[in-house]
Amino acid sequence: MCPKVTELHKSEVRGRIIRAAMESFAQTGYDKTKMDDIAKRLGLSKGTLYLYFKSKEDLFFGICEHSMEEGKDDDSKLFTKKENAASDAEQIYDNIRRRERGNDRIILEMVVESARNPRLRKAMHEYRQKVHDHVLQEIKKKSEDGFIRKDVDVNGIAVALVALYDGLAINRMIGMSDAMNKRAWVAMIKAMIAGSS
Amino acid sequence: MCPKVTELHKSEVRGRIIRAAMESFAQTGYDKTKMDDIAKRLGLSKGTLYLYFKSKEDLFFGICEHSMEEGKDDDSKLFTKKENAASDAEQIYDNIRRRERGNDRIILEMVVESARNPRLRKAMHEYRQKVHDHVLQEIKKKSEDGFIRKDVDVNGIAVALVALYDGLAINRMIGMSDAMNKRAWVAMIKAMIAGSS
Amino acid sequence: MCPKVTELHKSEVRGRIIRAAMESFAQTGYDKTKMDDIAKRLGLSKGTLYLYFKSKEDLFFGICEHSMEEGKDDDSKLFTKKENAASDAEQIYDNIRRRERGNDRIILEMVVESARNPRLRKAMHEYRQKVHDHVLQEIKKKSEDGFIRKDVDVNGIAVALVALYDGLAINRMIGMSDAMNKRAWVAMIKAMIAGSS
Amino acid sequence: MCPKVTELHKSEVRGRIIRAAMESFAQTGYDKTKMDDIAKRLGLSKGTLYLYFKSKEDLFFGICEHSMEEGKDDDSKLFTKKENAASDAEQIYDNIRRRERGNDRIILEMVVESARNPRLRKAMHEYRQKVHDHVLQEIKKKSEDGFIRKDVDVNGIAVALVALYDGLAINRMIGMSDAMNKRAWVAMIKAMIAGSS
DNA sequence: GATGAATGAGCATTCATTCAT
DNA sequence: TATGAATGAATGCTCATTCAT
Repeated sequence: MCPKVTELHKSEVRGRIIRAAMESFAQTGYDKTKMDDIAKRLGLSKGTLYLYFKSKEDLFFGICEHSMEEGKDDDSKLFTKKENAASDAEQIYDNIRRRERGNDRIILEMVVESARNPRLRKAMHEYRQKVHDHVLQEIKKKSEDGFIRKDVDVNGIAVALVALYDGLAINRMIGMSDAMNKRAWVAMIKAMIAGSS
Repeated sequence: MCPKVTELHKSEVRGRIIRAAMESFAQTGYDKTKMDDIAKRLGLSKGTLYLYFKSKEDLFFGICEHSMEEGKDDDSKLFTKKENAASDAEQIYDNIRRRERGNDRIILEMVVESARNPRLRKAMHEYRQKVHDHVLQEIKKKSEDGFIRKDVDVNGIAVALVALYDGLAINRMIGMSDAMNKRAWVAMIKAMIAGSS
Repeated sequence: MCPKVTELHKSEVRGRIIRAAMESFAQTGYDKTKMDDIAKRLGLSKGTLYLYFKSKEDLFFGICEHSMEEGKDDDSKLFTKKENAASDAEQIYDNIRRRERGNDRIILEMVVESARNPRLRKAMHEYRQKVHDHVLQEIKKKSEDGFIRKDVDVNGIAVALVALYDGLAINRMIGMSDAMNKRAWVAMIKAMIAGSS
Repeated sequence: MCPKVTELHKSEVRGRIIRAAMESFAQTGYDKTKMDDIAKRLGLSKGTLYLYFKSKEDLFFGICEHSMEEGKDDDSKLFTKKENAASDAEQIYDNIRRRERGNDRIILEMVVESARNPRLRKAMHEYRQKVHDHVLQEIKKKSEDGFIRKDVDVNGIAVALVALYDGLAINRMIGMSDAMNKRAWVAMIKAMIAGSS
């Protein structure tokens, strides 16, 4: 029991594998990605992956957990302080996009997979709830500031905003220009704020 | 040389295959669905599928085309005549849902696949465009009726509404109650209409 | 449902596979035999094996069942009519050997495997019982003829004879000359008969 | 450079490894036993095994040699002094069983393996010869004492007795009660002695 | 000596596709 | 047309073995 080394090493490698797998899955899709692809991307051997994840599916779940874990403690402000709703909206859209960059595809894979996998579905549902709560708080602040009318269903709006963003992600995937997406986002938020203030 | 033939027989069988494949893909996902599953669902042999579609991928495109074809000549009115924006919104949501019932999953598969397949992506993009146009016309009518303020970006709103619906479809897939989804939809539309009128 | 053909074809191929697998397993041992080896031996593709047996293990059980089934209705006379116990014994040994030719190894594999597999163990135990019964009948006949003393435990002798044969099979596997084996067999039987008559 | 060393330490560890490997092989079979299993059983690391044995096969041969070595200088008397052949026989059976306890399976593995491995086959053959010689001496003593008729082929009987014991080991492995085995053993020996005296 | 992370050849199994009937 | 037996390329996973520490 002389050598001591690596303890954190393991979780670091785990992380690297997760990142590489995300890239691969995002690029090629879960099913079409070979374990070998992921290994090569890392300059590792296939066998090594199995030291950290007991199966391809397990690796996928590792990614899911990781993604959700990461988002969990994200308390970034959605709305900035500016009065200008339009530029505010644009800013928000860009912020979220920056955070999600490259994950659209894999998130959709997760959604699709969750249709088949209760464990995953539950996890995603819970996470989604958290996101809704977060957005809700942000909206409420705005609401208190008088930007949003008191009779608006803020809970519904929170859910809708998240859904709207997801829907635009789909647009992006099928090749719609992001300019158009942003325009849709801004138009909707402006209309909503106008109607709510 | 037992079988009888017709000319239409072919296209009828084709249709049955497409429907069975949609069910299978929706249930199990594209990759995990075996050609055999589809064949069995139809009481046909695997080989027969290949008389109608030259590959699994081809069958998938058949489905895509079919789905889009079907939606193409759907000029159902989005907005009813009622003044009440809320119930109107609910109605719309229910209408769309009824039409799409069961296709959520396969549409997501299509989206995901389109990330990899330019041909599919182009087709979906074009179809999406049509949907946007359709929604746009509906909105414009409302706009002319004075329900929506003239300064609202109706193009953006049209795109946003479609995206919103898609995003809610995702919510459904991860187990969110449809009551909540509908509430989000209604809240958003109410806020929007209020702000726009 | 026009073509009708092959019905017995299947069970014939199954048989051919079992025979080829027996040879392979006997030659290389269960674990070291590749499904591909078996396939090639038959001029078939690997995939085909899986049309008839759902796994390598299943194929092994197929062999076990087959072997036992085959032996089941074997009511060959052990003892001939001759008075000469010695040549009789030799004859018997040769007869059994001829029937078992080449199966020694695979039977040992079955025995070894049965240590781990209750299902197999039970099947082999039952089959062994049958063999014992068969031998017992034969001995009883001899006994009635006055060749064996009445106070001998024929049940025990029956079991012992079978065991003796198995033990000699082991000798053969480790390279002992069959002449020596036969000599042992004859010596034992002669001593036994002498002592029992 | 933490560890201490001795000269005997090595051969002691070697011995521990051999014992652990025997247990593992007996339990799981040679092929299905992982080097890791053996290492864990010892609280050692996989790598350490390779300091003592250059391969899994080498370890197996180590076991074989060890087993044979151990048996080599076993000059335990087979026959006790008692006149009563029956209880004598029982005694012998029990003695051998006690010595072999737990090795049945691994010995069969050795036999099976020897079909493929000339080196092992030769070693086992030689060892078997030794056992035969040992048994032969014992029998001869009995023979001189007048228990066995002079015209009996004691060489053959010696080989047969060993084979009989092996065959009964097979019975045990497939779940036959040891009571039955012992009964067979006794019946045969009684018949033989009766016939020989 | 001892360790255990890394390796990669090896293999069972799957499944889209073909084709003789 | 329809069939379904046959195919074989593709791939997830295992595990004996090595080697830097």
